[in-house]
Amino acid sequence: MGMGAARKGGVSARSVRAEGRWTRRKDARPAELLAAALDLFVERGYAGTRLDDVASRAGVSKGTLYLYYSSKEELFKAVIREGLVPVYEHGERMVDAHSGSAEDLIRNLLRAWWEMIGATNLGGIPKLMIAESGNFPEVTRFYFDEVVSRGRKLVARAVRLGIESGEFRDLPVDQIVRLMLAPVMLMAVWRYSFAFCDTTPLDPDSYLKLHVDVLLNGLRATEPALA
Amino acid sequence: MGMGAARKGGVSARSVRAEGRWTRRKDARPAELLAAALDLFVERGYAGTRLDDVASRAGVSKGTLYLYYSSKEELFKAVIREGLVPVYEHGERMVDAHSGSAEDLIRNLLRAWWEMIGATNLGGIPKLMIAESGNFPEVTRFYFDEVVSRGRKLVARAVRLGIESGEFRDLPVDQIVRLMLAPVMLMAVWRYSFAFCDTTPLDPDSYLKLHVDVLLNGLRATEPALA
DNA sequence: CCTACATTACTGACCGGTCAGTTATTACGA
DNA sequence: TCGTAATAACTGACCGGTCAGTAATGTAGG
Repeated sequence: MGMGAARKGGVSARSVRAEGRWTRRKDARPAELLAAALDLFVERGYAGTRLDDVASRAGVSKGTLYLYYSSKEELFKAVIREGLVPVYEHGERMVDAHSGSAEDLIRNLLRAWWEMIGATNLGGIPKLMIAESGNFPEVTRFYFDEVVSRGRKLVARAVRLGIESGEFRDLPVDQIVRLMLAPVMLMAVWRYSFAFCDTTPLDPDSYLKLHVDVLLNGLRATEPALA
Repeated sequence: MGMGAARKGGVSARSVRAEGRWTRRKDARPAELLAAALDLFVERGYAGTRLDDVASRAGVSKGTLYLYYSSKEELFKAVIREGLVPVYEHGERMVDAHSGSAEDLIRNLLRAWWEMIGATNLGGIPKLMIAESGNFPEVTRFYFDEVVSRGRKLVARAVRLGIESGEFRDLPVDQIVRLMLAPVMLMAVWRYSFAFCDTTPLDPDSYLKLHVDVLLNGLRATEPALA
């Protein structure tokens, strides 16, 4: 019913020219459904999200959803799979292409992560994975391998670059990497959990800048720039 | 039935001497139920946790659970309320009692947090609150005010001490506080989400030490100790 | 008119919450 | 000290709502 109204009201579910053939939006549906599912999963958690609502937000009925995803779990997996992996591929290209100081590379990487993930609704995925890790070990493992590990390796390369070039002190790389990612990651998680309580919300840009400044200052091999 | 077996099998529900009177464990039940609920909530999330399972883990039947908590939501609230607040009161006493360098105080605070919360099953509560924040705004607000804000104020006092004494550079305190807490907090969350994927798990003690070393080194007003 | 896409109506498992009944423990009179 | 009545603690079958998943039905393009 909300459904019918949506279809009647908008063009969103109408037929549309695509790939030189008239279709009934078959090609656009998966992305629309994933976007709707991401929003709701992040907001209400896996169990708290009704497929009726996902479908309705995407402008279709629940039955249609099942034409594209065979179960709620498959939908969930697709959200995770399609969400972040492409972004990390981009990050890897950044490191490959980089020439210059490790410091600059790290600044760019963290900033890019925030802009492409943290600041968008993709930032909800880490929260979602944390929340549901216990219920979907298999998806969690996929996420860990394809996203977490990958992200760590990426940053680890940058850190090692800095150590080898003498920019940074020789400290355990894997721990440094975690220290680098923790504040940024947690800031993203925060947006989807406690942010609405936080009466004095922080400015992501200045926070990010301070984080990198202090961290790199702490890592630097030579005497630090005084304030 | 699984129930009956449990009761027959163990002494857990048997009568016991307490406060000079024979009771049927009435006094011990709430704590047992909360412990069971915490474990399951953390592992499976709020919606994923069945009250039958909570009861059974505590060695009683579901009916009994309702003698102590009037609804699932009340049980959830109790888990949050009873869990962390006492620990933070202890932390406040630490700061009050402290005399010495801000650096030492901060080391002690973070270490104490890890030992009393992060390393125990109380460490699951942050994860739980993050996961369920969207579904329980009221509880989230309670948690934010009584735990998050309180913890921040605690650390903020220590940081301000260091700035005023000239130990640290004069940087925005609220952001420094977040930088201090993020890695520790995330480490706790990690334990209950991705830890089982992490083939090279990190040693909390050395990680904590490195975090404080690098951070304080980055904050220090004078030239840093070169590794 | 038939195929592909979509909707609506329906089913059944599951689980929070209830409550009539059972068992353990205490109180008390003889 | 021993019944026996009174009560507190606890049990587990049951009810009702919710929602993932399915089946029957509709409708527009070619």
